Amino acid sequence: MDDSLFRALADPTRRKILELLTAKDLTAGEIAEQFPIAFASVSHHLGVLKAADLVAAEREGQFIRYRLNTTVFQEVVRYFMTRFGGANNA
Amino acid sequence: MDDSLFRALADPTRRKILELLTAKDLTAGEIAEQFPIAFASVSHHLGVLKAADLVAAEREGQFIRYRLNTTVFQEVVRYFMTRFGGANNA
DNA sequence: GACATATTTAGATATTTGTATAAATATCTC
DNA sequence: GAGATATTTATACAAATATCTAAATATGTC
Repeated sequence: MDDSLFRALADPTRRKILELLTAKDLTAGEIAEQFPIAFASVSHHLGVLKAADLVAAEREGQFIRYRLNTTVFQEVVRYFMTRFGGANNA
Repeated sequence: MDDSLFRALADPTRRKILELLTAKDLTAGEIAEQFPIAFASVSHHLGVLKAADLVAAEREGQFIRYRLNTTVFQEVVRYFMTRFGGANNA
């Protein structure tokens, strides 16, 4: 299991970004608006998420649109279920 | 979802400790033996895992025995499945 | 090409974190 | 209670990280 994945998930801002992307794909600006920190800081977080392959980015004219990479989340769930038997939940 | 949980999972040594505890409960010393770092450093990691409620500790004479708290892992899996739809894996 | 908008990259700084050594605490045995 | 073993706590420090401002890059419009 890639170390960058868990490190990426360790930050609450990044987890919030992922939750936002659950609803729909968003541009970097739309994401940055949701946080009280500088756009450049959000851009940094997006870079971390992308490096961990948790999101994918695609340019759309001036904008860059981000979307969740759900495949990786399935890997995370599988990691926990196989190693720690988390499957037997109600 | 508690921030300390994901931060605790972000370190590879701590994830290895959790995997060791999957097989069976272990004392602090038995755990520390498995790593090339100082016992005190492993103790620190155990403290982080305990603070995140990922493990529980119980004194056994001179020793302190650690065990996985599987309940929390189920919460992690639930977190990912509900938010990111990771349930539909093969 | 000049200017505006969207986003990232670069450089700086303060905080957090992983590790080490040394000291402290707890239990056991004599 | 003195000494041995097991573990944690205290302190220090280097490395990683989250944030900022400013500069750079990319696209669109005129």
